[in-house]
Amino acid sequence: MNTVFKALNDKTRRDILELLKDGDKTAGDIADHFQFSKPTISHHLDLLRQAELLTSEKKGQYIYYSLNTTVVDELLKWVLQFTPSFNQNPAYENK
Amino acid sequence: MNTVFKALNDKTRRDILELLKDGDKTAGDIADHFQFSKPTISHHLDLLRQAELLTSEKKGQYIYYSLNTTVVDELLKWVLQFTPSFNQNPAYENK
DNA sequence: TAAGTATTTAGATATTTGTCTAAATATTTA
DNA sequence: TAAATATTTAGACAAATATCTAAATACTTA
Repeated sequence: MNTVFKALNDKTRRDILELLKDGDKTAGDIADHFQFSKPTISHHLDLLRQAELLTSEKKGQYIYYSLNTTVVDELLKWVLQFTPSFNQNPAYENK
Repeated sequence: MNTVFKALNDKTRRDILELLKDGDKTAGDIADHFQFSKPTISHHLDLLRQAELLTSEKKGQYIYYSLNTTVVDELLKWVLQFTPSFNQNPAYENK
């Protein structure tokens, strides 16, 4: 969870995740949406990948980035523990 | 959302939130669960309060801290936008 | 009112972070 | 194979962060 929260603690990185909801994009396509240099965006992509919020795949000259929703599910569970309904619903029984 | 993610980007602060699931606690009670100095914990509590993840109430000599689940709901919505089911379910219709 | 307890504020410092430019790597195309 | 394109790596630097100790504030109790 540490790397996940670290990755999410930046507006640009959160915006990148939202961009990728619409479908996979290359590093360059992603960079074009922001005013930062390409190395800066590359660094953000790296942190998102470290947190496994993204996956990347090289196709020829390009690298395509995609959302990885597996970690999102873990995050969702983490957040749900704080919702009032969580402890009332036996489906979420906590050890 | 910025202050929320900032507040969550620290293990100690996330642990404080989990502590408070069991019920309200004073600043001192909270501090006793950690190895850090009281000023350090006080600072963490401040950041959590800035993010409105906690509320505080003074009672005599003590200050009681409580979870504030309102902001948790906003966070939950933010996370849900990335779950596959989100866009399929008309209940979560997005502007 | 003086001493004790609870908590925060202030100020210092080492570490982490976000950004940049320049250079390196890998692929495609002329 | 040389030039162009896509992306990352390396290294530098300013700003933000987490921590500490010392001091201040506020309340309670002897």
